[in-house]
Amino acid sequence: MASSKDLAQAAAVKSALVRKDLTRFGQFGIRGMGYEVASLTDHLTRILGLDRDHRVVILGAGNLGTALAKSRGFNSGGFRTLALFDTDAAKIEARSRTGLPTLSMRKLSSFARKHRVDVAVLAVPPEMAQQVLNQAAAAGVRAVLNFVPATLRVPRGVHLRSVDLKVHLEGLAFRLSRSQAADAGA
Amino acid sequence: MASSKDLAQAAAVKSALVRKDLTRFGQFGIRGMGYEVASLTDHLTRILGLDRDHRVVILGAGNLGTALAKSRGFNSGGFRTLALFDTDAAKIEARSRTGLPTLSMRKLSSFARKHRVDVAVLAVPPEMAQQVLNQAAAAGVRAVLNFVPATLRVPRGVHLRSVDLKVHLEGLAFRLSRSQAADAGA
DNA sequence: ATGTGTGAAGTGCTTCACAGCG
DNA sequence: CGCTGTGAAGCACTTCACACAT
Repeated sequence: MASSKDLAQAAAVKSALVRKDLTRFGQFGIRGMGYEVASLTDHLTRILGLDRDHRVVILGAGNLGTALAKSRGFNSGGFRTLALFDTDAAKIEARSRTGLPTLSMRKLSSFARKHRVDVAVLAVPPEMAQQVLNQAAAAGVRAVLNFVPATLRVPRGVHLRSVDLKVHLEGLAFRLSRSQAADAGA
Repeated sequence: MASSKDLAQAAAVKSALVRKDLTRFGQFGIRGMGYEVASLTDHLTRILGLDRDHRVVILGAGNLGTALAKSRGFNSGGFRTLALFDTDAAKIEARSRTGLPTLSMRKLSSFARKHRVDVAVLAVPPEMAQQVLNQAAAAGVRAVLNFVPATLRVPRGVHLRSVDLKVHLEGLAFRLSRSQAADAGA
């Protein structure tokens, strides 16, 4: 049993927000008491679609792709990374320290269909990104997490989510320059 | 000379937003004409604090750290990555394919002070994150871009920005489950 | 009493729509 | 006339404050 205040503290947000967010999907709490953790997590995993395991492939077996393949987030809580794909012959079939196979990009389509892959992670060089994205879409992948800094035409029916690391750096630079200006003024 | 419409198209946003965003910092346009690209980029780089070069170090020379060190975003447009740091002796002084030196984490403090490092990128294992963050702060680093999925106590005077890759995956899973539900309903 | 659920207010960002400068 | 700059409206999210269920 946990109160919204407890949950808020754990997530570093305000308690009212926790309650608002939760009631968006139903009423899970007991007034005067709080939330029963077991049933709450159960509901939430279902709502987030994390009850059905998502099968992930990583496109591009460079450092970034390899890092993601190893990372805990991509192999827990409803996500399972099945394989990496690359065009570089040297990397293929190497079965790197990740324990996952690295396959030829040409096998992507058949592999994705066979294993019902949901999610692809784009971590290829920018000039290949559009082509690889199209391949993934054609192979029936419905969601793509993109790390490539390029403007992509999103194939119909695909959910694309882009993470631009440079944007975050620039955000920091902006805050830095402002705080330095404040220092000078003070 | 470029109109807000041109700029909007290039950035894949609406033209009104471009104008609003720009006027936040001053009036750079000429009515009836548009924006002069040269003076605009000049103003913007200054505003974003990208005119003064930011010196970056990457803490953790694993796959993620190496990937970031190689990436274009961390070595252009006002950012220059100077070195990687790690505690693993095997990685130190290896001067990997990035062309950058990998130094012992113990040298972080002196290095950061000597080279006036602005920004540190946290890419170490979760259990080391807090300690390394503290070290960076003590060494005078003012901004940290964190890739570690851990709750961190932010040292005073430090700008911390966290990128949680799992959040993005979960966002996709949520959208997937919703679009599948919509399919079933249609 | 305690802590949820929620209307109402607040905040920040996006879009609209148009006055007015060049 | 064309396109900027901007007040006003729209929208999504967050916070407040409190009625009310247990």
